[in-house]
Amino acid sequence: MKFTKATNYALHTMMYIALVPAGKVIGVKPLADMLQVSPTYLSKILTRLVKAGIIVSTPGVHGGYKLSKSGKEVSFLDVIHAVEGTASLFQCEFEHGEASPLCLIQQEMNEAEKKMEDHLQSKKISDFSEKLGDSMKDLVLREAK
Amino acid sequence: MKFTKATNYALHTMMYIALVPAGKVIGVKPLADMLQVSPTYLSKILTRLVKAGIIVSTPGVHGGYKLSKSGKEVSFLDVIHAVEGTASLFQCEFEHGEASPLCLIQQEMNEAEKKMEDHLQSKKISDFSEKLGDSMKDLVLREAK
DNA sequence: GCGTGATTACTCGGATACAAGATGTCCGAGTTTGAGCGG
DNA sequence: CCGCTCAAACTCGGACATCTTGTATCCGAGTAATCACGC
Repeated sequence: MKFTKATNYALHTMMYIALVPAGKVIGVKPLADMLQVSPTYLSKILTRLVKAGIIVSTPGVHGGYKLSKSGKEVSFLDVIHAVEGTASLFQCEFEHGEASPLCLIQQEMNEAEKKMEDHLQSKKISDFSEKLGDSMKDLVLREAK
Repeated sequence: MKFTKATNYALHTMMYIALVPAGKVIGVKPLADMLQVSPTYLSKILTRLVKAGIIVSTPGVHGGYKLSKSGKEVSFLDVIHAVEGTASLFQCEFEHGEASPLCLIQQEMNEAEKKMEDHLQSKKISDFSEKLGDSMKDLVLREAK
């Protein structure tokens, strides 16, 4: 796990997508406008979320993105893993082959990372999207089609 | 907090420095040899540990590094903070100025990061250096001066 | 034998080169909707 | 009024260009121990 700007874009975008009413979708452009971000780059990030099964995309003229059926209870960790992959934050590439096959430090870092992941796994996107201000919710409702 | 190769170098080096007997020091070259790492780069990392007060350096012909007096109970987190700084792993640079002054996502990421840091704070370097193999310990004892 | 200077073996810091990966842009392709146009 | 075609509005994917940052090297400076030399 690691954090880049893409992570930030993805999490914020997910907040908005979670507010899209059932049966409707929202396009990249309004999402990019709300976040003040390049639409082309954001679309690349959304593609990763699609492949992970978190959201679905409908092509065509009135196309856009919406939550997938199983995406209702998506956690922070799910989004992060979809965008950044599941590689370990810390990676020891030394050769301590003699006695200990795997690095003691690596083991400890993995445990620490797991503490963080457990916390992010317990936090759901939908819980937070509800806390958004009414102005944000109205904005999404206006743009959803 | 973040993890780079420098973190890895620092943690491994600290294991060895922790084994140096009282009154003696160990130079950059033997440390770099043991880790198969560039001595000049390693010295830059050690300089950061010196400034953080974790180790002390003695210049001159028989100079080198050793644990500082207060460095006996150094934790993993102390070393990481010294090397990488204390900046947050996740940094939201969006403007949600309207209603919420600080980002809800940022708050959650900070909490998650804190879980990890708490774990790393509780792990001490000295506890691990003792678990090293005897061959490693002998190596350090031979090189310490 | 003893002080004084030179040499050596180190750490320290800045400047700089190099590499990798994140960030962002461009363009072409596929897909669906809707409008226009001819029969 | 029907059906066909074409244009428009989207997502998708690959191939780039750019920019940031970690990684590594080089060189000069400072410092302390040791050695050499002359008195």
